[in-house]
Order: sequence, then structure tokens, then C-alpha cells
Amino acid sequence: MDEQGMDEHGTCGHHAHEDRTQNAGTHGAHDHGACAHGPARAGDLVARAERLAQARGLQFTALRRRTLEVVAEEGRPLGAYDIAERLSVPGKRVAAVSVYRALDFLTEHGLVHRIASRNAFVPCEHGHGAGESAVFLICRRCGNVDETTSAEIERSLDRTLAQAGFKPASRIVEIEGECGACQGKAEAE
Amino acid sequence: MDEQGMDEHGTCGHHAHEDRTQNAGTHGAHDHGACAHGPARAGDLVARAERLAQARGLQFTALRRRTLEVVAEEGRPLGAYDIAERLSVPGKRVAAVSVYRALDFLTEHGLVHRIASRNAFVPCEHGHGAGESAVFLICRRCGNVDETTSAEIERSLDRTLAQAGFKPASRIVEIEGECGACQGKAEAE
DNA sequence: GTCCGGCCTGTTACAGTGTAACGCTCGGCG
DNA sequence: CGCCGAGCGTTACACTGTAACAGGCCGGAC
Ligand SMILES: [Zn+2]
Ligand SMILES: [Zn+2]
Ligand SMILES: [Zn+2]
Ligand SMILES: [Zn+2]
Repeated sequence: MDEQGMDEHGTCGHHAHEDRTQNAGTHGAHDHGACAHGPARAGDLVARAERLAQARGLQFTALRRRTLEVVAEEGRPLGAYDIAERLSVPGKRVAAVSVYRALDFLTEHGLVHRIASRNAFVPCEHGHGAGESAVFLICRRCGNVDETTSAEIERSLDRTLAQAGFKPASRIVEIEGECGACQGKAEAE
Repeated sequence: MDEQGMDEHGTCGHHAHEDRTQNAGTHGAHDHGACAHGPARAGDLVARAERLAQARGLQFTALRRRTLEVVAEEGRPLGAYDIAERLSVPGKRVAAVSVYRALDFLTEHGLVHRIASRNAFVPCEHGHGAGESAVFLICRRCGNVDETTSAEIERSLDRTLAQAGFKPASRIVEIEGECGACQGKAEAE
């Protein structure tokens, strides 16, 4: 189709429809506020997704890519309905249910993460190998989410689980509090 | 108040009705399946709540108590609407919004916990002191939730948080997988 | 070529989760 | 007595998530 016209250099990735072909690159300067490291890495994530799809024979479709781009460009966790809205253009609405399906794909392959305590989604900030799980630091004040990992935490958890005779399949670790930047701001008040 | 008398072994506690007064007794064998340690501890939790309310000058009202009892008697995590339904009787419906308020109170004071990945609530299985946070082991097959703590995990987390300059306020650790009992069942298949 | 089956997406409809706002009642207090 | 705050009932609404069905596009079988 033809809905579009706003890409400039970049191709912020709309243009859905060439169905299954994906061109890469593109950076897209959107001016989202408070975007700490969003857009800079968005291209990287898309590139990673393309490599991954290639390697595993997956279909990294236009909708999935656009969804990934939207999530990656925003610095904060986004709800599925927010994503749907950002993906929609006057003539062409994207239904939330489609976004959910795209998000299912993306989370399944480790490209985005779901923040259970917020019902929202964030881009994966660093491809973790295998079962290496993430720790999310969610700031109460600015809403930013930082993703990190810790082999030490992983080990402690494994020990506790083994002791309980529990076989883990997925792990959720979400810490809510104040990020470093906001602690500074708090003092200034 | 006069509502009490239901500890001991018995007291499965259902039959809530009479508005604010609740007489106990009733044991009501409901046969909730797979109720591992639910009803046995329900009385303990209520007792703890009463001590806590006494100590802090809080109002442990009938609705809050009945809500706590319902959560404690069920072995599995319950949704707010499920709780509302269990609290309702033909003549008198309890709205979910009231349950949410009661749950706010109960979670605030550490009597129940919210399982973020399930949008459900479980009784606290052991009064943790101060900032000691819990680890929830959620079984995929039977749905049971086990609560445990680990000073080791706590320390690892603290180290990671300090390193990131993040000031934690609340922690969520939820592991989904297979509990010991269900692993046995799985082999039997 | 045509047909078929899978995968993805659009669309509708609905279930489940959570909160805002308003008004009432009750108990304590001046 | 009236005032006030906390708890609760009620309504209405927003947000989150899924089921079910239909259409399009592909690749492989015939
Ligand atoms: Zn990640
Ligand atoms: Zn912050
Ligand atoms: Zn607990
Ligand atoms: Zn189990």
C-alpha cells in the first residue's frame, strides 16, 4: 500500500506492505522526549531481529518490525494499545489484537520484554544468551526501565529453586524504585 | 468484636454472610481440591492480622477479614473478581471494587501478596520482617504458589542495585515452572 | 496451470482487570 | 448538635487480553 511519506532519510519503518521483504538500516529521528537510549539502539535491535529471523527461518514481517521499532524508539515501557495507536495513521488503523500477536512473536524470541507489574513492553537492551534472565529496574518517578543481568543473582536463584525442588521455566525480577538520575532530582527539590 | 473462634483445625471458614458480624464455626467442608496448606493456616493469618491491627491502630473490618479468609482458604492465587464472587451471597453482592480496596489494605500491611504475572492474590505464608521480600514459585501445572525467601538472593540483588545506583522500594520475584509434586506426576505419565 | 494448506493479518466481539467519582453511614469530637 | 474522616456501596468507565472467524499471500502438491 501506500500510506506513508514520512521517512526522509530514515524510513522510520512504516510502509508495511511489502509483506515479507525487509530492508534494514534506517534510523528514524522522531524526537520522543526523555529517550535515553532509545532511537540510537532501535536500528541495532532491528538488525538483530533480522539476523535472528534469517538464522531460524522466521518471518520478520513488516508489522512485527514496525512494532519492534516503536517499542525500541520509546524510552519507556509502552502498553499494547499505545503501540497500536502509534502504528496507526489516519487512513489505516492497527488493531490492538494485531499488536498483541506481534508482541507475542517478539517476546518469544527475546526481542522485547513484558513488564508484568506494568502491563507494558520494553525493547531488550542486550541479547542475553540462552536462559540468562533479566532484572528490570523500574523508576517510579521518570518511568524509565533499565535492564540488567547478574550471574550472581542467577546463581542464588538457582540454588533456592533446587532446594525447593522446583524446575523453573521463566523468571520475572522487577524492582521498583528510584533511578540514579531521579535521586539527584529529588535532592534538588 | 465478637467474631472469632474459628481456629483450631476446623474452620474452613466459609459462610460469610451476616454483614459485619461473623460467627465462626461452620467448618464447611468444601473440598477445595489441592488445598495444600490453605485452611489450616487461615486462622493463623487472621490472628496475625488482628495483632497487627491492634498494634498499629488499624481497622481490621469485617470485609477485610472475610477477604483475607477467602484468600487464605484457597490454595491457589485468586483474582479479585473470584474473591468478590465467593464473598457474595444471593441477597448480598460484594462488588469487585470493594474487594480491591480490601486487598489494598491487606497487601499494604503484608497480609496478602499480589502475583503480578497472574493478576491474582495469595496469602502471605510467613510474616517477613521489614524489607525482607519474597520469592514466589508458581507451578504451571497445578497452579499452586509457594512463597519463600532467601537472604542470599536479597544480598545479590542489593549488590546489583547499589552498583546501578538504584534505590529500591519494592521487589517482585516470580518464578514460573513445575513444582516438585507435579514433576513426579509428569514422570508418571 | 490449479488446488490446497499454513501463516499472517484484519475484524468483531467479548471476558477480565482496575480505577474514578459520588454518596451514604458510622463513630469520634468539639 | 454539627463536623469530619474512614470505610463501604454503587455506578460508570478505562485499560488489558483473548476467542473466533474471514481474507490474503505464499509455497508445495497434483
Ligand atoms: Zn533482554
Ligand atoms: Zn527515574
Ligand atoms: Zn509473605
Ligand atoms: Zn504443581
